[in-house]
Amino acid sequence: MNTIDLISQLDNYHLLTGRTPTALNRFLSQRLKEHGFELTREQWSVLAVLWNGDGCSQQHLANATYRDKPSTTRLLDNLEKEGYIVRKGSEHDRRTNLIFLTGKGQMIKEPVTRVIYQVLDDATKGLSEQDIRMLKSYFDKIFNNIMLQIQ
Amino acid sequence: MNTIDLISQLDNYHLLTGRTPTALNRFLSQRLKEHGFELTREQWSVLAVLWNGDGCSQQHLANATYRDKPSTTRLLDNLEKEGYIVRKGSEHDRRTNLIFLTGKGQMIKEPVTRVIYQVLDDATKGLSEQDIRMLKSYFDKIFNNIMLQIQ
DNA sequence: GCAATATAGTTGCATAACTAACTAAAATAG
DNA sequence: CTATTTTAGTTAGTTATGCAACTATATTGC
Repeated sequence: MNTIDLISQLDNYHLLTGRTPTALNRFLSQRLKEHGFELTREQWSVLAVLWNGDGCSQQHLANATYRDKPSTTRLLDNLEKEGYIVRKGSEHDRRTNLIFLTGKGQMIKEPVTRVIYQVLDDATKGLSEQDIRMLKSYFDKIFNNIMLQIQ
Repeated sequence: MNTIDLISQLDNYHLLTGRTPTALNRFLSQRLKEHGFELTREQWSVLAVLWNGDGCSQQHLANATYRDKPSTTRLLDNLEKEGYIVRKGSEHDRRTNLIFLTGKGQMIKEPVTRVIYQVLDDATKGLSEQDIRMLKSYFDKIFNNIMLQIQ
């Protein structure tokens, strides 16, 4: 089998197209919806950072959630419109918005996090803790390889 | 550490948000662009199936690329507009479009596939073949778990 | 102190995803 | 053989992504 045909091996193809992460995304979105949260997976990913400590800048959130600034701006637009967060201009740097959770944003932390944790649990059923550590270490290796390649 | 706080462990968070697959997507898109292909990663994923054998239906492509029908319709709209594929109505079933590669669509198979293969190679540098088999088996396990959960 | 540069955030444009609702044609069930 | 159901594909609306260009403010370097 030559190099070209190797790609059509189904598992390499799925690795590259990210079928499993896509499935995990859909599963996560579906579970959030089933539990009555009007919240996208992407919005959750921002809230999860804020639940660890709010009052940070948009740039910080962009870095922490591995997004670019425009995507972060618009996610925050929607989160603000839905009443989960508020933007407050920094007094020290007038370019900066500091992002704070509202009561509504704080209130859903526990129930949403329970759903998220259940998703992770259901998705990794049959994998041992050692398996999951290995999976994460493969991810870390790949992520670092890519970071070295991108500029 | 209680259940709730476990999510904020960074590696669980990254596992759920799919940071590594996202990085791989960007890396793949960037490489395609660097090599002068006016082709998105998603368009490649459709062409890769067609390169394995064209003349299939849109529904088949949707299944093979793990997409829903509307997404597939629009990807094919763009691929057709760019001249990589053509739709031909089936003679046996007038509901069905059969999708064929154009000369342009066939021509880029080899150079694009080389780029794709190099991406996979660069991304998995430092992982042994056994590591990659393990990674795929974890993915399969997770994918199957999710398929059991969805509906 | 001022010009050049860097940083924070926004806006515009194109692509893509998912859901729901729709049209048309085929299959099936009585 | 007609009515119902299923299947193939499209359209519309919302959310999100990535890139490039932009504004406003801070930082720096002479």
